[in-house]
Amino acid sequence: MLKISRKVEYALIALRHFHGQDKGKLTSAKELAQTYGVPQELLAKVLQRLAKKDIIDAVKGPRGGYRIAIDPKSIKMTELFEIIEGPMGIMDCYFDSGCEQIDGCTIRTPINRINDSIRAMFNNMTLAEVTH
Amino acid sequence: MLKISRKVEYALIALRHFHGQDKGKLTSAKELAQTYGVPQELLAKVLQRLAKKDIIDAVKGPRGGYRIAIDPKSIKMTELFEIIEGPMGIMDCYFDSGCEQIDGCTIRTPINRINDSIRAMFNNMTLAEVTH
DNA sequence: TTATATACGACAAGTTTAGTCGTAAATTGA
DNA sequence: TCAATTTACGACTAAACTTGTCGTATATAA
Repeated sequence: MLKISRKVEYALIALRHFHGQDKGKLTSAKELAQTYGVPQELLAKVLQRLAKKDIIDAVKGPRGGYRIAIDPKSIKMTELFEIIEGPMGIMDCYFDSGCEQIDGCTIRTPINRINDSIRAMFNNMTLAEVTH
Repeated sequence: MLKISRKVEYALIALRHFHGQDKGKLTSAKELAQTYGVPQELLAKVLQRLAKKDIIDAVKGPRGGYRIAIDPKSIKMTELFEIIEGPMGIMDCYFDSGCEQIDGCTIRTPINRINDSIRAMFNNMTLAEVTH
């Protein structure tokens, strides 16, 4: 509960790597996976998503790899999370069918309040602050 | 990811119910489950945990049930979460074996930073604020 | 033209969460 | 006293989600 996923972890590992690196230098998924001891295929998928959203550049072919494409200050953590995990939030309400309360869901307000707080927090936090 | 569990949801439903209620009045798990359309057994378990930690009083026997035992202002959301879910945090690091990074885990700091932020937030939030 | 790298979808394994069931103990009221 | 009701609690099953793997296609450097 309230945990960050491995995918996000792997993304942060990679993004932090790029941060302490010559800005233009390419690093392959394989190299990253070996360096940090994480599963290559899954890391690759995360990198692919980041590349698709132009957070990082992808270069194909031998001597290819990835490099950061943006200023870490310019991306909010909410954006990063949602690139990797899809829409974030606790509002199962809208999708779930188990919602047959007599008095119009007394709990939605509190849940949304918590949700909004989490969102607000990560909305005010940039990648730069996290990977410093 | 970063989602609140059903158990916590059910706890909030119950606690909110008690809030809009004569302070001494007892409500049974069955009654709560029927009123709000949630699974009775699971709700009961959550209530039992809350009772064990003296957040609510439990009264056995027919006409028994639960009632709130504390001032909602006096309990932090972190405490509530941990009563229901056990220790919260993202520090799988210590337990996981998959952590064989060459350069001493560059990611623990960022992850802990996020973790601490979440904790700090719920540490500054009381039950009263959530169930208003 | 071969080796290396990204791209991507499908699948399998693993873990966690949600929900159920059975049984025991306390208590009320007839 | 006894039956009905309610909390207490552990064991178990089912469902959902996360994590990890595999196969294949495409691009490209040497």
